[in-house]
Amino acid sequence: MPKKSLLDEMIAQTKLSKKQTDKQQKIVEAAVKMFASNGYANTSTSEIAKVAGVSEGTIFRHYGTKDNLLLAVILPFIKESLPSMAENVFKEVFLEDESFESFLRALIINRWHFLSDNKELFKVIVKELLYNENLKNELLPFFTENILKRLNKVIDYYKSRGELMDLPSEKVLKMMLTVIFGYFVSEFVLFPVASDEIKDKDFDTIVRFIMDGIRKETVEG
Amino acid sequence: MPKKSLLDEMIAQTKLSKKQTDKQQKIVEAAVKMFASNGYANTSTSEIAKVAGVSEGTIFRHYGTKDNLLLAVILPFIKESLPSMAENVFKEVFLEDESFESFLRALIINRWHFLSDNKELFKVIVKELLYNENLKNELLPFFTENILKRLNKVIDYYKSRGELMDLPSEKVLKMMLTVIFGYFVSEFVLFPVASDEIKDKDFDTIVRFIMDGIRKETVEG
Amino acid sequence: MPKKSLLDEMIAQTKLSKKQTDKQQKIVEAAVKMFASNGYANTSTSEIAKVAGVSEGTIFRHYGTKDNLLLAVILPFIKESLPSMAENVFKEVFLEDESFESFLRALIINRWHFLSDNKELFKVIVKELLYNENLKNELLPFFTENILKRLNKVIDYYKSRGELMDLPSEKVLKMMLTVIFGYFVSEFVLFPVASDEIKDKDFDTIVRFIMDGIRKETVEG
Amino acid sequence: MPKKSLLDEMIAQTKLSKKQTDKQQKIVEAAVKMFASNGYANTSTSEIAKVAGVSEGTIFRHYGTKDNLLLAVILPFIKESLPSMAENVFKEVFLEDESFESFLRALIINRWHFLSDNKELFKVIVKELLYNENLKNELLPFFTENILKRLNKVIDYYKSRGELMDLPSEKVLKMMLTVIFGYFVSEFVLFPVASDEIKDKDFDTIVRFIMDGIRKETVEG
DNA sequence: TATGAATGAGCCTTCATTCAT
DNA sequence: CATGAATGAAGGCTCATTCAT
Repeated sequence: MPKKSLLDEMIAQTKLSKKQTDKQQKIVEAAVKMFASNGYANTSTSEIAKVAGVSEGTIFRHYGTKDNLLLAVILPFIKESLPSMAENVFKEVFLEDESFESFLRALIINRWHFLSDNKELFKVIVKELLYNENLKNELLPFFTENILKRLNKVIDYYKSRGELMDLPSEKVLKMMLTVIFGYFVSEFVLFPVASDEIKDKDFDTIVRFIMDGIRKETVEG
Repeated sequence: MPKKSLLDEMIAQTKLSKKQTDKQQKIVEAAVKMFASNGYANTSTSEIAKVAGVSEGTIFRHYGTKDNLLLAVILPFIKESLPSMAENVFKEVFLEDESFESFLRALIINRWHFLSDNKELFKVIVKELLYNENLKNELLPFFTENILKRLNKVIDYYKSRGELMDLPSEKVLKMMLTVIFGYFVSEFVLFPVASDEIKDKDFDTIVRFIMDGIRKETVEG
Repeated sequence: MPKKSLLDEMIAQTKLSKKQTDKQQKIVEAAVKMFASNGYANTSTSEIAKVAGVSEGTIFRHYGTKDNLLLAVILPFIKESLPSMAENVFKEVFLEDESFESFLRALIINRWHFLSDNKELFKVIVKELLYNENLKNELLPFFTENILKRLNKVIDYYKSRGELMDLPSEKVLKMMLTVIFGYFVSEFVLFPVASDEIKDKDFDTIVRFIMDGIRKETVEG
Repeated sequence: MPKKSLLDEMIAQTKLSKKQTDKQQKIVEAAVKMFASNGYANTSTSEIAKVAGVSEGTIFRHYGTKDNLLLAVILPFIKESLPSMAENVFKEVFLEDESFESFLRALIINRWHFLSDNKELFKVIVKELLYNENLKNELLPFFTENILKRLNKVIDYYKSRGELMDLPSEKVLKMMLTVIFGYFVSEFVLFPVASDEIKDKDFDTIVRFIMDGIRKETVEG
């Protein structure tokens, strides 16, 4: 897909926080919005240029390829934010002396806010993850490396504390993530609502569901 | 999108099992495969024609529009199978004297087999559901009407029998479906595997997860 | 354009009044209407077939070519009707003992009725005469041969009787025909009106205009 | 038909004589020629591109639509030239102290030269006026507003001076225009000749015909 | 004879990309 | 750096025409 050199340069640039031009910022902003609402394939570079208030040439001067622009939109979000993010999240959220349930609730709320601040980007990533095999193959290992491993450890930890059931950690994790990710997709991609009200109840419901399922607790006599 | 007349005719044709030409079948087959693997937007009618061993004109003679071809691929699956399917599924799966857990397991296994027989189609639908707002708006009400309502009743029933916890049925349902649908998407769309081995263990895991969550059952003294 | 053989056969058929099939009649009817309102180039054979209630194949079985169908629509009207028509018209209209003015009025009224009965066909011919160089080159000589020559003689006759001014007959004729033809085109092609009321007044106006122009007759003292 | 914005821009561009690119000029030139000789419907954009020595994409970058290209060819001619033209023509041609006959002769000669300079364009307009209902409906009101009204006043004026006969002015005008327009169509569209020799005789003939018709002036004794 | 499925060339149009300015 | 005119490959679609039944 992308010419490695340009892409690397792009990433390097983001890494070093080299100042993105005003124009570059506008381009990326426009691209995010339009990719999110119409999908990558249905968004033309000329439209992006128009919305960004920039000439089409400028887009290609900076990103070389439409494909590259997509990566420029997604990768910094993933490759940059994800690792350091993971770090921070676990600092904020994983407190050894708390229960797994607390951890779970904190994690969900934390990520919910993060995605709520990055709705559009999340849409783009979800859509293209399904649509674009290349992207999938590029992103998933990254995700596994940075997130899954860490979460696995957490689960192991709580299992060792006897809070979680005895299934293999990956299975526990998979179930858990299916619910959380499914919830986010439904919330931000499939059935987004304008309002920004925080839905405490939903968080409780999810946490409770993950922890205890839907069976009525039988009152033991 | 589609000219109603042609589309209706297409559906009518499917309904009555009027003989689809040999060529029509090949076209739809090719389309399903290619839409599934590359996505609708990245599949050209000329490629479909080539793969189907048919002239491009033939595609348009039968379906009028590429859009229509997509619908011709998806809608019969949805609009035709779904209602009668729902009927049958519930007959096979919902036995009043069984527990909810049994019902749930039966449902999951039943649908797993169905999707396993229609992997490609399922891929297409999931991908386009995210990518194509029109399609989403056309399919979702249908799904709600035929499936959700019915499931809601089932849940109400088991709630009245005291097997399920006291959350509003829609919330119970939403959680449940998130897991099941998430599992299917992961299984057939995101991380498909060639092998067709039935995964009993997974079914058990899911059922158990939905019913009881991941918390270690504390042994009550 | 047309394969001579088929075309000749068509004409021969018309000539001999060999029975046109029911279907053929419907095809030609539909074609005339649609060529008239949308033009030849904007009318597809499939539309004609649909309107005629006939399969597309049938059109080509009979006419071989869309081009041929156009000719089948126009030529019989021209090549058949025109000569015999001319004959009759002049019999009806040209009475040696009448004035040129009477002849002129009779001619205009006669042709007006004829075209009024064949509006659609006239539209087709006028439109395609401009649009289709081949057709023009085929039809004009025919017209010259059958109509112009005869009219020229009539004008010569009346000139010899001192009723018409001394310009070369062709010029007189050209002026005269420009008005008449222009009137018919405006009446039937450019600004057709639904109503079929005969417009006596217009006929008078035209005749008067052709004969005497628009200058106020100065009363000679 | 056209996206208003692009079209307006095109017209604005013409209005301000903003520099049409070299390529644009070539495109329009080629289009005029080919539309004139083959008609709009029989001219493909790829042929135009070839003749203009331009890529097909360039045509659509500038005109967006084949339809628009037609309008870009015709409308500036009509909407721009016509009003200011009308103004100038009447200044040059209508001198109050001259006779109607002088006015008529001057008008015909003036317009003849104009059309002689714009033969191809005139062909295109006449052909498409018959073929394209939309265009007709767009152009005619314009013509009425700018030309007919003015001519009507002129005729009223000369009628009041007793030079013209007492028919309603519109009828006088209609007759007159039928002859003039018919003459131009015959001259430039139906039977164009290569030579550019000015045909004084014809002008005289027409003027004389319009003024006095074809009847031999009877010498009153 | 009539049908209508099939064809494939050609049409208009879009769009990512290049490059001279 | 930015521009925007130019490109041309590719796309969806139309349509006259053919041919097996």
